[in-house]
Amino acid sequence: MNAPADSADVRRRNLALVLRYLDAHGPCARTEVAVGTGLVHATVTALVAELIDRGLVREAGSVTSGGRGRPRRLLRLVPERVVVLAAQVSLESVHVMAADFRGRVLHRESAPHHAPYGDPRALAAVIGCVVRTAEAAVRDAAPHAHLAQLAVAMAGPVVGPSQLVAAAIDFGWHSTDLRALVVAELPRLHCPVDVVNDANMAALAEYHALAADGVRHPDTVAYIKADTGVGGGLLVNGRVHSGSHGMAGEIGHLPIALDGPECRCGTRGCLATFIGPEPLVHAAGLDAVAATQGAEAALAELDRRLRAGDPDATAALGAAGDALGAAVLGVSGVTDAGEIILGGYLATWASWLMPGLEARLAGRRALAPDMQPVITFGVLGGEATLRGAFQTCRDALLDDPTSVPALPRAPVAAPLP
Amino acid sequence: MNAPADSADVRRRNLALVLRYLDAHGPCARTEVAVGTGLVHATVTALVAELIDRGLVREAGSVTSGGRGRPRRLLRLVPERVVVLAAQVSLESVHVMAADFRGRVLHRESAPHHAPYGDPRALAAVIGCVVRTAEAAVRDAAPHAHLAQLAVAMAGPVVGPSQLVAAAIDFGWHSTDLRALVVAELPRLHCPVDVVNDANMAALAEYHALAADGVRHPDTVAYIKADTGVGGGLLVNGRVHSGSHGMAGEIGHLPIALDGPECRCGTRGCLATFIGPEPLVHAAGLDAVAATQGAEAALAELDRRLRAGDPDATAALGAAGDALGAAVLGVSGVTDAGEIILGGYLATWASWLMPGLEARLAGRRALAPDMQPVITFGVLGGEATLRGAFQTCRDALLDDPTSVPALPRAPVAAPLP
DNA sequence: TATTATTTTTCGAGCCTTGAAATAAATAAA
DNA sequence: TTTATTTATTTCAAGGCTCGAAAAATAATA
Repeated sequence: MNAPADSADVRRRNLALVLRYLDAHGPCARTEVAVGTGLVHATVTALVAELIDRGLVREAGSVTSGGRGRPRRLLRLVPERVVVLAAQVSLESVHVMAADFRGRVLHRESAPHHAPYGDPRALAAVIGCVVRTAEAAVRDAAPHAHLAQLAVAMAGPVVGPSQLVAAAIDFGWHSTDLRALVVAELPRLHCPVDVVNDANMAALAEYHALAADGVRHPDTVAYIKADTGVGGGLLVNGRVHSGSHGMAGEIGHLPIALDGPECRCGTRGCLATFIGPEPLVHAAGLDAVAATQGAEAALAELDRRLRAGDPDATAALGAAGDALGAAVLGVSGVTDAGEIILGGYLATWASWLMPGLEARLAGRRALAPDMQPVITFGVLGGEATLRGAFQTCRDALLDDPTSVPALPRAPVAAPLP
Repeated sequence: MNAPADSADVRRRNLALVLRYLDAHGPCARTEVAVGTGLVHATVTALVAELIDRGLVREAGSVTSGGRGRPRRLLRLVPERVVVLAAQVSLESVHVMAADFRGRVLHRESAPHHAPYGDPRALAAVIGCVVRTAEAAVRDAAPHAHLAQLAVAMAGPVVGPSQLVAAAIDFGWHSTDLRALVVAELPRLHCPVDVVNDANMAALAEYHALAADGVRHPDTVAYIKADTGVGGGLLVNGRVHSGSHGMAGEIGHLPIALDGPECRCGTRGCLATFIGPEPLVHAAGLDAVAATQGAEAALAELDRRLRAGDPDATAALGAAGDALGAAVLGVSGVTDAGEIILGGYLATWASWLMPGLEARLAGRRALAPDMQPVITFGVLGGEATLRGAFQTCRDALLDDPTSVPALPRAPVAAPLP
């Protein structure tokens, strides 16, 4: 916001404009790009030439269009020119995915980690190891691709430009510079590394997945998910809004009942105490299962009972739907999100949640039908976070195509003496 | 986001950069501007020359700085070059304020209106009339000033770029193009007209007022106010975030109690049912006063009783503080606002509200002290909305100084033949 | 009076977009 | 077969912008 602008910025922006157009509208000719972007033919020629230089675009045949005239020379994106690495850190393991510009997965790599509680250095070493393996595989499979970025998605608030992980409770960290640790582990990786929040990435991924399915998103979209915990994200114009402490969308602790149950967070009546996994398991009468076989098994059993029509399980989800409805009202009231995407088991169990949710919203809908958010459901499941990390790298590239270097020119034959 | 960029954009942005620097750092020389902005001396010379052409900046004397060398020629903003009109529409009257670029008030004008319920045209006529009078006064007082913008603050959600007033319940409007109506009333007003939301403007004003007092704001700030109703606003990087339907920050209907009292909005347990004027008056046992003397008198009586130490009134505010605490947790959880500004009687009665509010936040603060929002209090009272409307005009000008035309050049004497 | 230090302006170079004109490559008409 | 027409793309000069270096302006000091 406070740096001078110069002609390089203009160029960057217009290159991005052309690249985005080609990405969104598939192969097309320069004329179409000119009309679609509002740039002049001459400029499009120059911009396309630069994108071709950088290997991001290629000419792909001519097509004669409707009768006579010079045929159009189609321009095609070259997705394989760029590879990005998306990593996800969970409590037990590290997953890495390598994908090209279009999201085609080139390689997956994962490893369990046994990093001790409170030791980010150990975890960074594991991340480094998995990334190195994945990178080697990519180098083999696509030796000419440009490795653009590594994004590491992490469960915990990531603060501002420094990307410090403020407080990863489950990992026992506090104000950790995970990015620096990972960079130190990967001295030979010559690309930017970014640490991002996992729930925010899931939000971003579902947003784009729905857009690919033809959903037109409003400018403000919220995402709420529940699986091992309750979290979310907030998107403004398709970009993550992470807030002052990187905690935007952390709505698990939205208070919806002044005198509700106590919560680990230090207050009471939080959304998580109504729709989190433990409360749901408890309300469905499955505490014993959880105690003997673990939380995951209890959720699986809850799923079975729901599908079998068990009344306790159904009632538990009904009450959760009501609470979720209050959260939807809260989120949409504060942020005016025009759409709220539900993910995790909120999507899986939509049929059991929606009656309660709709009942809570019904009164408001009747008064202001146009103002209420549309409820949609995530489609990516457990893949969401990794896909989101990929997407954030892709956005960075679409914003600044000049980050991709020019291809080595074929050497011109020297004139004979 | 999707228009081509060209060198005019570069110029606009760098002009804005210089103008902002001069605005923030007071009179200073070109060299200082160059260092402060990161622009090169030559460019600063050119940019300043243009700002002088447009009458926004003037040279104001030389100052010899520390010994020898050519003295610095100080540059000063010319606040009186630009005048903006800020209007506020309430249920009973229309207020207009004319102010120069620095916020010095040149004129105030107001008139009661008796526009019938559901008749925006009648109200637009009154607005037009008041604005015309104010404009005439300004033309008299400052004939050379450039009239940059008229901003009309309105109680109701203002949607997107079309600025339609979606639903002004108290006025009985629905999807009204107030801007078009006002423009039609003012055919001789040759400046942009904008319709904006009143609570958002109050938020913007308090934000800038606190910044002027030296408060450093985090990137996300929320504003909650209560007077005749409960409303608010959301600011991201000092700009209003108005959301998908222009309703962002409409937190009066944030649900904080699943089984709370029914609310006009069609659901139950909304924040407004705890901290709105009617509930407070009721809780303090002042229903009779409200019934006989009206709501305003009841609030005045409540104020008296609070200051007299009346236990019922104190208890009512204590409970409201608790509810407000839940709202603060909700807002900061969803948006991760690093600061929450309280306005209206929430600021006036801060001493009675804070104990309950702090108690509600206490548990959370203990666990994550760095993550909790700072609570501040608005200082502008009833002036907030008008000041905010002024501020939004000022921001528009600081973003694009080229909107101010060049001063007429003093005619150069023609060379004799 | 000559020198030095500091600020400001001037000037040419290098990018960038633009609009007009030229070129390329096909079909339709003669 | 040759010529005109149509459409797509490139070339080229012009104008705007910032930048770096050199020149000019201006006051204090030797």
